[in-house]
Amino acid sequence: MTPLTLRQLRYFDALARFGHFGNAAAACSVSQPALSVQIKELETTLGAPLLERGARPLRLTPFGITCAERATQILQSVDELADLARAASDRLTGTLRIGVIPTIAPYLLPRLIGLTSQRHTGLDLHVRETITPKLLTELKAGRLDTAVLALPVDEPGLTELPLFDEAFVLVRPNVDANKPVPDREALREMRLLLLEEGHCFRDQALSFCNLRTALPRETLEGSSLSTLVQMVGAGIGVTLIPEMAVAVETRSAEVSIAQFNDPQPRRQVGLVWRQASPLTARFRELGEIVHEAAKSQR
Amino acid sequence: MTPLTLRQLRYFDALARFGHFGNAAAACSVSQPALSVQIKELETTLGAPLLERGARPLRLTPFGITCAERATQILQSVDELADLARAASDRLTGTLRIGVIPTIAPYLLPRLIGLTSQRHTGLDLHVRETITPKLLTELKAGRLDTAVLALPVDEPGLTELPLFDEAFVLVRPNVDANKPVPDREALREMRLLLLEEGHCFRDQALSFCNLRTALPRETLEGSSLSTLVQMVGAGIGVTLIPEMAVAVETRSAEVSIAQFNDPQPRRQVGLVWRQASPLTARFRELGEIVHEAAKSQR
DNA sequence: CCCTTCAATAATAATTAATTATGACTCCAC
DNA sequence: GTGGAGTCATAATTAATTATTATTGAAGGG
Repeated sequence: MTPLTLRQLRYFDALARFGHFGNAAAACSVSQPALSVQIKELETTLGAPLLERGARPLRLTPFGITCAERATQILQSVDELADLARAASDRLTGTLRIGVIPTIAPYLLPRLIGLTSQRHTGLDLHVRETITPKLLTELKAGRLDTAVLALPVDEPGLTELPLFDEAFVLVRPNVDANKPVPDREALREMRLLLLEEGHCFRDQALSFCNLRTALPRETLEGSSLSTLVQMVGAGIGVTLIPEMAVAVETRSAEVSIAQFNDPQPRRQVGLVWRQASPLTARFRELGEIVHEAAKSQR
Repeated sequence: MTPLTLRQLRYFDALARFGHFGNAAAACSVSQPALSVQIKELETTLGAPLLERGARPLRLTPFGITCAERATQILQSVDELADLARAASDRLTGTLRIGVIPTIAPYLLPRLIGLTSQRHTGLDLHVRETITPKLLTELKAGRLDTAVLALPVDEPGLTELPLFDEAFVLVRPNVDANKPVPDREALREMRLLLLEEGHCFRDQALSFCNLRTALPRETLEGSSLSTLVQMVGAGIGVTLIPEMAVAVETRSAEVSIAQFNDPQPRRQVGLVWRQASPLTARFRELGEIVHEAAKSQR
C-alpha cells in the first residue's frame, strides 16, 4: 500500500478550495492529469472516495469534506514548521506572504519594498492586495503570513500590532479651495464620493458623517482612491482620503486638500498575524519597517 | 526549492527517537544512506540544521528538538486521517438525509427508524417528507442523499433500486361492504376522493381509471390518505389507498376494504440516489432495511 | 596506533510523479 | 437530439525522485 504523501494533501486541499481540477492544478503549478492521479491515489490509500465522480459542479463526499478540513489543518502545521525554522534564524528571511488593503497598498508598497530589499536581502515579499474580510480569511487559512490594514479587526486567534494613526483629509475641487472647511453635518449635504462596498475606508468615512449607509442620491462609488480624486478634479463632488495618499493622489489632479477641524476623522493602521505563528518576533520587526515606510509618505 | 515531504518527517521522527541513523533506517525499512540523504534534504528545505554533525552520541539542535516534537504531532494527525477514512467507509454511519413521499412516510418511518436505531447505532437519519418532484430536485442538488418513492422516476443521473410492489385497495363505507367490487369502469361512476395535485399517488389512481384528469363534479381532494379515509367513513365517497396504509388507516374509521379484481392497480416502491454517490453500497444496504420495515406493515 | 563503528558520498537501479495526447462524459444551446 | 464546449480520466512516455550497494572519511576505545 502506497503511503500518504503531503503532495496528495496539498493537491486535495487545492481541489477542495477551487472545486475544479483544472484550476486546482494550475494553483499547484502542475498539469490537470497529475492532480487527478494524485487524488485518486489518495482515495485508494484512504480506502474511501473523497468526491462524487461525474457530478458537476464537483461535490465532495461527507468524508471528503472532513478530510479536506483535516488536510488543511495538517498543511498549516507543516507550514508552521517552516516558520519555526525561520524564527530560529536571527533575521527576516525566506518568503513572506503579506496582505495589504487597497487604501494603503499603493502608498506603502513602493517604499516598503525598497526598504526591505536594501536591508533584508534574502527576504522575498509576496504581496496580495484586497479588502479586509478577504485578507482575514486568507490569514486564518494560512495562505497569508501577515497583513497591513486598519485596526481594530477584533478576530479571535489573531494578534494586532498598532503602527500609527493617520487623519483623513477632505479633497474638493480647486474652485472651492477658499471656502470654509465643512463640518460633518455640512459634509452630509455635499455629494460625497466613496469606494464601493467592502472597503473599510468607505465605512470609516460614512461613520464620520454619522451615516450607516450611503445616501444613494448623493454618492457615487469608485473602485480606487485614485478614481475618486480624479472625479473630484472633474467637479463631480468631494471625497475623503487618508493622509498617506495625499502626495500621490494630488500630483495629477486639480484638487484642493483641507484638514478637518476637530473631531478629525482618523484611522489606525496596524499589522495583524496569527497568534500561534512562531514568527511573532519577526513580525514586530517588520512592523517597524512598515511604520518607517509609511512615515515618509506623510 | 524542494518541498517538505512526509517521508522526511517520518525519517526524522524515527531518527529523533532512535538517536541512530542505522537503527532509524531499519525501523523505516530503508537503508541508512536513504535516511541520511532525506535528513539532509529536510535541513536544506527548512534552512536550519537539525542535528550537530560529528557529535556522538547523536545530538539534536534546539531547533531540531522543537522540530521533532512538531513532526511527531503532524504524523499523528496524518494517521488520524487514515483512521477517519476507515470509520467512514466501514458501515452505514453518520448523517443520512432521506426523503419520503407522503403516501409512504407515515407507514414506513416508525418502523424504519426503529430498525435503524437498533442495528445502526451511529446512523443519524434526517427525514424530509414531500412530493416526488421536490424530492428529486433536492436529491439532484445534493441536499438529500436518497429518497423512498414510487418508481419509475426516470431522471438522468439518478439510480433507482426497486424494493417491492404493492396493490391499491378500495376503501368504501361499511354499508357497501357486501356489494360487488367495482371494476375500473364502475369506479368512474362513483364519487372518487383523491389527494390534491402533485401527489404521484393521485396520478396513479387516476391512470387506473383511465382518466387523465379528475372529473371535477365527482371528486373531492384531500391532503392526506388519512383525511380521505375519514371522509369515506362519513359516507362521502370512496377512495384508493396502498396496502401498507391499510393497517393504520382502518383502525379509526368505519370503512370496508376490498381487493380489486385483475387488473389490480399497483405501484412499485423503490429507493433513488445520485448515480455518482459513493454511498451506493450503503444505499443498497438501506434498501434492505426499508423493504423489511415496509413488509411488516402489509 | 589500529580497529571498530558510524555516517556521508558516489554510482547506479528502481520507483514515483510529471508531461502531452487523447478519450469519455456531461451540460447547454440550437 | 445533435453539435460543441468544458471537464475529468486514462494511456504512453519522459523526467524526477528516492532507493540500493559499495566505498570513503572521521571519531573513539583498546
